[in-house]
Amino acid sequence: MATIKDVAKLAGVSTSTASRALHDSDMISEATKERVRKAMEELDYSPNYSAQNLVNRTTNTIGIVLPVRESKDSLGNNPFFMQIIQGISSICSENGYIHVFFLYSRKNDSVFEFVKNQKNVSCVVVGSSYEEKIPKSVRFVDNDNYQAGRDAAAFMLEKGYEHLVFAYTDMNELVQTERYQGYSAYMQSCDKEALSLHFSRVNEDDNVLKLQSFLAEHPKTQGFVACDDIMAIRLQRLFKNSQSLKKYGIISFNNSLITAIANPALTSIDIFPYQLGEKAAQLLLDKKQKESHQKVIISHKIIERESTNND
Amino acid sequence: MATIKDVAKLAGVSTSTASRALHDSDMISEATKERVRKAMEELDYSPNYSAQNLVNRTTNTIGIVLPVRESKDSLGNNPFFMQIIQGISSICSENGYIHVFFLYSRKNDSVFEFVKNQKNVSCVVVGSSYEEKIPKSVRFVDNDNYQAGRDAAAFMLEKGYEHLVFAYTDMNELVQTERYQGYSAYMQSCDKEALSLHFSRVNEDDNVLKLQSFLAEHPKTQGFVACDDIMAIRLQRLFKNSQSLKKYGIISFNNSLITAIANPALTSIDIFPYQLGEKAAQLLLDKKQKESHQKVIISHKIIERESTNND
DNA sequence: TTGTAAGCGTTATCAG
DNA sequence: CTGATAACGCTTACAA
Repeated sequence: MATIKDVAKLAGVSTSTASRALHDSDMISEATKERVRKAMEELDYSPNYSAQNLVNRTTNTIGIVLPVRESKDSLGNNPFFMQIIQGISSICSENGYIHVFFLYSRKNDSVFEFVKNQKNVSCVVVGSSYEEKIPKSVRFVDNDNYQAGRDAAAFMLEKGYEHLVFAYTDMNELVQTERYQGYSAYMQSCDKEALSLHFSRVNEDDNVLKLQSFLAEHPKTQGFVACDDIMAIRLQRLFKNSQSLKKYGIISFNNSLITAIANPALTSIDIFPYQLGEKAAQLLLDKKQKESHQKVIISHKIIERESTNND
Repeated sequence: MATIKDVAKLAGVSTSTASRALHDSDMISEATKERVRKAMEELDYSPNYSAQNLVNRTTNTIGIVLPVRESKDSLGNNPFFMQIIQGISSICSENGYIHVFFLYSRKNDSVFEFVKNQKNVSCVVVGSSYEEKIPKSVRFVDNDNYQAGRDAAAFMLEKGYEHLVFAYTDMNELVQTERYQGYSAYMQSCDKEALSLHFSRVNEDDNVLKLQSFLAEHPKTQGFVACDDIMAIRLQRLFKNSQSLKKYGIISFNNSLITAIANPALTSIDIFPYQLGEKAAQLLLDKKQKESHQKVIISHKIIERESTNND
């Protein structure tokens, strides 16, 4: 409630001096600084950010746009986003930034339109996007999902799982598509068939049937590349429920906590979402390079666990 | 970049008229409104929030403080927080609020100190807190974790699991303590022993040993009340790894996606984090009741699944 | 229905 | 080293 004028008055100085003291400017003496600080203390002063931002022509604010999915839960159940937010947050607070996010709640398209309208907003997209008309100023931080897909396939083949299937839930999600394409390309480069199998996110009974009929048709199947860790857990459950005797290898993406405590523990490709967030925030704060239409790739890493012990 | 003055000039009106048009005030004619709107369009005008907030003496901003845990991952792996954020976000965007959060990164105590210092910041705490010196103005949104603990115990007993154990990881977390206390109170009210067993979040080998020696000592054990869903999944894994022949009942809290796809699917108490978030945001936006030190309780609900099929 | 002008809290320029 | 003073972009009495 107290303004810098009140502080100045109490300290017996001008507002400009008070302001300088606030910012620990070395244009003023330590003595007056101290006097001003005491006044601030006494008045329980805290600066008005709106006023500061107005005069400094900044916002000290960055936006995070999160995708909307069918179900309320899907975002929450994907640790990826929370970890990104943490990464962003850590960098922001290091730089005295407060940060804002809009949970994006309608159709996906209008995000960029919104961003374009806010001309003085710079934008970093975490993950890739189907969107075509992306403003030049937009930068990306992403994993190389295609390469990760290749790596997954290569790893499985090397482990001796010759006959693989890519298990996915939704090819409208670019991540899944890219991983599939990488997997597929690698398989083909080895003269192997790049099989894939779609599962429902909701109808488990249906999934059991799908799996059973697929395995009946493809009895040689040895291993699965799951589009993400939730899919992998689903697969494990399906195997149990369809009382399959055979032991299938599974590799998944994301390496969230559940892959470690799954049974058997899942081999998974860590994509370091926390680092994605950190990098995104750094780009956002780095005003200089606003113009360059660049793309930063965060590397991934295979974390090997029990689910690919081929014995 | 264009200001309201530019708009006014282009539209051939005064800034106040332009401002009124911006807010669709009915003090001015539809004709001039239209003219102003066209000018805005043409100039790609967007209002400066800092200036608006300064003059309106608002911030259009709410703060979210997230707890810090030992590991970077723990927040991300708890769907609870993301769902809360989504709930908050939905209400905020309905009310034209932008929202800000600080990921709180140091010791827990100074959160309230910070909030107190920002005198014009109103505060809602989601979940409870050990903190004693909480400002009067702070309101809470929480579950009744104690009652949920009671309900869990009651449910298990009713299902025929007579000998129960509460499995937890950290009694420094108030949620776990409260759930334990509810469980414990109910057990005692039934003249049963309220056993509990601590597990490590990291050392799985240690956990296997702990479980085995506990079960050796308490061979009658039939069921587990897990402090949360991650704990429950851990338990399932431990059972597998210790090759126990007996089938134990498990009930967990949180009802996140993984409880549904666990094997066997876990009976779990849903605590509706999304609603917690919504309610928190509503309280925050409701300036009127700032003074009342109130506490809103979001109810919980047992979602029954396979893990408590006692046959 | 519209315009004028004061002021929101802060910083920066410039003069002392 | 310090103090006036003019912005920053916007809203809102008050006046017309």
